[in-house]
Amino acid sequence: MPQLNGGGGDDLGANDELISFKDEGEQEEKISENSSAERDLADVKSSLVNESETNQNSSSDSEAERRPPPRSESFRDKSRESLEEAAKRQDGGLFKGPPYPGYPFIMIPDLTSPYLPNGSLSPTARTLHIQSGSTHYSAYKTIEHQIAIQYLQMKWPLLDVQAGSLQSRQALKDARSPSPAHIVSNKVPVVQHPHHVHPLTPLITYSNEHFTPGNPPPHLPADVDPKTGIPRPPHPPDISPYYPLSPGTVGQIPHPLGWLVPQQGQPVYPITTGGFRHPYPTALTVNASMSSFLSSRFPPHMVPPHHTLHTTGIPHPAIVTPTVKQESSQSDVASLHSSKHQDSKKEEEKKKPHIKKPLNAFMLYMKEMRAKVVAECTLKESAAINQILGRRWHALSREEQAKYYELARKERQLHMQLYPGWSARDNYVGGYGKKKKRKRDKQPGETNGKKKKCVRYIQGEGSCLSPPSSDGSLLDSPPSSPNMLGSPTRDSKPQTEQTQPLSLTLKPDSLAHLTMMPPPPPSLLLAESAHSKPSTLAVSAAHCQNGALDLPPSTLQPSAAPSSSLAQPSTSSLHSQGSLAGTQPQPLSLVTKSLE
DNA sequence: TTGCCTTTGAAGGCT
DNA sequence: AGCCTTCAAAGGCAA
Repeated sequence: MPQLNGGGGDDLGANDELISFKDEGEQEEKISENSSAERDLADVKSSLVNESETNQNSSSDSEAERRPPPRSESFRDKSRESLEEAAKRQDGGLFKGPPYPGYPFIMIPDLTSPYLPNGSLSPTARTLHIQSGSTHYSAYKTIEHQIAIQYLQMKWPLLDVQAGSLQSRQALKDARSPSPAHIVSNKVPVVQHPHHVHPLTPLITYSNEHFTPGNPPPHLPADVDPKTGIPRPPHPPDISPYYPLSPGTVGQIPHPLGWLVPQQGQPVYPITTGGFRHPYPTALTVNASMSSFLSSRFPPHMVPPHHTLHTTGIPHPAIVTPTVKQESSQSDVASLHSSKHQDSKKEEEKKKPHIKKPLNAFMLYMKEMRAKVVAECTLKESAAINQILGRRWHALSREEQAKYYELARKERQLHMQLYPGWSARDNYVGGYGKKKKRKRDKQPGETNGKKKKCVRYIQGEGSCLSPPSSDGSLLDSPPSSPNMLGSPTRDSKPQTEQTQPLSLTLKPDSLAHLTMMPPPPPSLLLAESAHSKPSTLAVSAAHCQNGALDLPPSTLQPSAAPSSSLAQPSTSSLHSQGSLAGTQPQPLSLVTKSLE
């Protein structure tokens, strides 16, 4: 079982994830007994290592374009040698210590210069390159490391990790005296994004709009820095690899999560290039990004007066300033109350900033893939897009999903580290920061009586016929049996649950039909679903992006080739489904679920 | 202006 | 333990 924490025992992953990883662990146990199984696992790991490369095949062209081509092995060896040499010279024990001796994130610091005020790199020059086969990559082929690489790649698809590796080390060396030299030298870029969020930064959960200048949370244990005597937050060994930045780089470094990136229409946050003095320098020593992360997430009321030196003003996504976002919807109601009540309410709200939940694996996936789907499908309705993404999610291979699960797990870990006392319950309606009161009285599988109107992409409308091999399509990563398919969650779930997204689109009568006869092709099911209720989401989703290929794999029937005009898969699609069905016949899970 | 739609996963509460 | 509910993101749309 891959333990990112090096067996720290603080695996904060969900149970299902634990189960999943347990499964992997079990696999490993079996591996010891079975050499072939070992090879399989090795393949899996290898696939993770070469994730970016393989993704080029499974991803859309747009994404493939962002990703650099595979590097030659000789180059890897060469870089590795140089890297190790450099590490010996400059590490100075700074990065020593497993389990992430050569963690790629070390290279992040150097990438921050573009964000500096004086780093007036032209937009064209801001082209990041991530070398999937970085030297560290080769040197440390652990699952965790690979995931981290993927993490980086997802955040900075254009980031040149390799090129920045040594520079970053040098930057770390000169941390206390951040000179424009190393700043300018680095070629890291800021990828502007139309939506203020990098399309390939799944962890950019948080937007700058809720910028809340502040300082590290008081709840963090006051670990005192022996040198400065300044209290500092603990250095979570689990997250440190992600923010191994030196104090000097603090404030200059874009947060790995991406919310630090300057965005359109928004000024770059004031970053002091000349010696950023952070209230918690030691914490920053561990991780500049982390420090920025911490220092920017907390509202003024949580910030000690003398800790206002932080000028980075980097907001964390997870924190939403109540007055900005959460309070607007209730302003009217609040006006009805007495001013006293208002004041008390405001004060209370100020005291409890809205901390958003960390994104789960699917949400991370959605953030990353949404833009792509929108581009492919000319769809903007989130509901329809989410359906598509849901299908694609199910179509993702185990490795691909594992990547997101791991990211989500780290998100939760980081979130927990930052907000030890936070509970998801805090965001529930009735507590603070309620944006809206949800009225979800609908029964599972049926609407709440309200017409679904958010679908605009219907048959003959829009164009979602993108190449069949885009991410997660069946063609690329055919989800096979539940064992292979794999999200950790689904490993522990009944097979029928995988069809839930589709099942929910079917009315009871439609399901009744299913129980009476062999299930029709997915496209037909969708068609029936579309006829049985006003919503056209199902149809639209089926049409978008490869039509039937977007259907959950479990709905594919070995003998039922999609033939409906509503969804006409390409030749390759048919072939893909046929091969899939032939090799991985799926039970009538849909019928099973409906019977249940 | 507000909440719903839609997806999956996480988490807390309840039985 | 299992079930239920809510929230997380996203943007269009109805009320």
